[in-house]
Amino acid sequence: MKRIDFTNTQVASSQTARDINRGVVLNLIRRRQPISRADLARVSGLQRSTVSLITEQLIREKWVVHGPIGRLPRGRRPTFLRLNDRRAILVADLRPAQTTVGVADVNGNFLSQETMPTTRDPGVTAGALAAKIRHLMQVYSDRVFEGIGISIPGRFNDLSRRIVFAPNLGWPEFDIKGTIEDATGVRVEVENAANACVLAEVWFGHGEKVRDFVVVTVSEGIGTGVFANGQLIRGMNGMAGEFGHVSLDPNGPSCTCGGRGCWEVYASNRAALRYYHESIKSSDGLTFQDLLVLAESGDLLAVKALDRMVHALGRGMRMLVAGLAPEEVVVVGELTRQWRRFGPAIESEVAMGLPGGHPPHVRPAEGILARLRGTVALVLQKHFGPLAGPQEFEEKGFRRIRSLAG
Amino acid sequence: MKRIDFTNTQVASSQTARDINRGVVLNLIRRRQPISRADLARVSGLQRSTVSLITEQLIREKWVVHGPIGRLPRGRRPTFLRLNDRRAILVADLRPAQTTVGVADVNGNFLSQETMPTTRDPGVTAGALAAKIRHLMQVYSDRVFEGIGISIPGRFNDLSRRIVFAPNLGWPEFDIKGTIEDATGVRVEVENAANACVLAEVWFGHGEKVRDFVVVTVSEGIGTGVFANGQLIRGMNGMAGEFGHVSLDPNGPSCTCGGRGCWEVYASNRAALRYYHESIKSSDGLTFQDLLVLAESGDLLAVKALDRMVHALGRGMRMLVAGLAPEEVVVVGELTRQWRRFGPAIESEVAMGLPGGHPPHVRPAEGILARLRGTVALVLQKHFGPLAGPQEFEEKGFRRIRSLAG
DNA sequence: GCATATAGTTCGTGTCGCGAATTTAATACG
DNA sequence: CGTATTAAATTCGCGACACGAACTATATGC
Repeated sequence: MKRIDFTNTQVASSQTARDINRGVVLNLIRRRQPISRADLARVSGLQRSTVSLITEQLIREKWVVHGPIGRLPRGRRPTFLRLNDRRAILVADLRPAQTTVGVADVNGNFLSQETMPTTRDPGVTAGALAAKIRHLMQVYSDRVFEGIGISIPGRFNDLSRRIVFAPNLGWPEFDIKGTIEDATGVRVEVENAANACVLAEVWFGHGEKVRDFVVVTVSEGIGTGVFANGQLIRGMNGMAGEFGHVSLDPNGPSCTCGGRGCWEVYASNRAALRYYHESIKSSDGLTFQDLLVLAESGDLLAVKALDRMVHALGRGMRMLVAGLAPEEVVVVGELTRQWRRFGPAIESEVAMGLPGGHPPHVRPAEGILARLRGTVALVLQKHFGPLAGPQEFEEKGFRRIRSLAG
Repeated sequence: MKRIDFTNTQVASSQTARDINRGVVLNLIRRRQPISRADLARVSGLQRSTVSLITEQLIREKWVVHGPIGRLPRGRRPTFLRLNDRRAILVADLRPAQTTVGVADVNGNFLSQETMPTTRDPGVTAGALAAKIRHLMQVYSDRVFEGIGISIPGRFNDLSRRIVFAPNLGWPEFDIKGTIEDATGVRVEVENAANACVLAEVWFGHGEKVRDFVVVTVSEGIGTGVFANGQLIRGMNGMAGEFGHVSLDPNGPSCTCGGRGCWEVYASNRAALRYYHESIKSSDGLTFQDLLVLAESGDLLAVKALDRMVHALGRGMRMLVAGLAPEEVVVVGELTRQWRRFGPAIESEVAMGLPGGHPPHVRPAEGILARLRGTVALVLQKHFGPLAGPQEFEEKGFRRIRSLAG
């Protein structure tokens, strides 16, 4: 692309400080809106003058708008600032059975959300998805669309621009990015579903306080997303996170990935159904939801099948916890609906025989929006800049943001 | 410590750009010394004027000194710059059997290196180590010591300042940092051996081109160090990297960590010796070195024992590779001495049934200096700043360093 | 009406990187 | 031997930026 041969080091220019501070202020507004310039200065540690200039720039760029006027016991009233929610993001969550399409604003609030079937043919599915997206762009033509975010149960190779590994979807390599971009004229970002959940947690969840956590998505398969040192770990070609296909038993049942005895063979929704089928003859057409209901209503075989699944889930998580020492393990999936039943079992299984240190907190992701919100964050990332998360303490030339709390 | 309640966000000040660029220039000098200011400007993309000011500052700070004058076919001759190697670092590598103590300059070249026995008593060992260090400071009193770096086969908790998890060392919790600091008056940095090897690779190895790799140290146990997104992953309380204690078989032999069937039970030097002992009765007092020699000389049982170990090593690496998608796996340990025998076997085992993508390159660490050099990097990190490694391409306000290669 | 308090803006100062001009120091050629 | 050429290194003026003090705007309460 560029003519000169770039190597890897980067240098800072005069504008670097502004870029950094613009990102800080924009994300503070996003997190704490509505918020006044004075509060932004207090909370960021920047001068009020600097905050004024930056917010002026953000308003010019139409990322931020003036909100209501505040009230104080004394003094001039603050004008609150908030994100401009006329800017919207189109999102899609591709799953083996169905695809969810939606429109969200920059705050991750959904204006619309609907589902369509996912077919075995990538072209057909992509065509239907593009049509749906074009329709949504018509309906919400008063909004400005920043991009389209798509989460997939597989891997997207940035270089070849193709879905390259999606065993549970059963698709061959396919250029979903190009297909949707050509059909809609809007930029598309594609990311693995577990990674999208990581972004959702960081952008709309507990904030940037936790520097190390992992997400485990449990559905047809097992997906993992790793957030370490305040960054999403993507690995070579974005392939990091396939802990679901680590073999726990080289002689175990074969997996959709071609291997044997993978973690997801023992701990996915499919695994629980398999356990149940093995224990009872007539159970065809049963879904995981049904199994949950059966367990709830006291079916001992269903409970036993789910217990086996949960046990395997915990065993695999112990691998992640031993190796990555996360502060939290966030679980995404249908089984979180009965967290009271599964949560403690998973947590104790994870803590068992853990080498040194404290076990992490295991908790369910909030709501079923995890995947969709992640794709919103995926698009916002390109405009807001990646959230670096908290940095080391010793670094020179940086100051910490002071808390408003007295 | 501080009075105000800091949150996590950081803002950039006027000096931030200088801090960043100072780090870039200092590391370029370190990597490419001797190098002229003109070349620094070319290679960094910074203006010559800027480079002059920064190098002037670095010379004032005594990190950099003038080297020889260069020769060119035409024009004014460049004055080369290089690191000031009067600044030295004291290093120690603590291992279950013996401790290595040394003195290195800022380039990672060793001026001195000697060994002493490690005892079961932390206090005794630390006392002997401190005495040795004080002696070395006497011998090299013409140098300025920047710090002491210590690598350990365990974990150092930054908060409690103690070694908290060192099953193969057999030590209880112990404050080695405070003990050595009090005895020498020099600042001590402690890090896990595998993590130290990661730092050694980044600082003195292949450079900052590889953003994702893992180090696997194979000796009494198995240690892992993870470098992802251009950063060393330390996890909560620096506990990340204990993949060696992931259980491959819940019913396997018990491990020094208290668990069962851990990876290191099957793939460490000790494991190979155990395999050999199981196959032959009279083999007491045999070391791993002996086993290597036996295999070399054609002892089939020794070969078989090592093959089992290598097979297990590869199986565990597949877990790391599937989960983290590194570009490289770097192996540290005695077995690298016969890499021709083991290398291909490990590499093919790792590549077997890997979910999607290309298998990583598996290679031995260069020399036995890996651990010691890592501790040098550990100390330098505090002065040079952590090497961030290559960043994303799209970031605004940054330019790439241009390569000199025409 | 005036003191007080708070929000937000303006302006002067210092730091920094940029880029052009200048100085320094070497070689080549007539 | 003098002059053109080439390249390293420095100097200097400029613009961007954060800082912080001063100032303006706007509210409350005595």
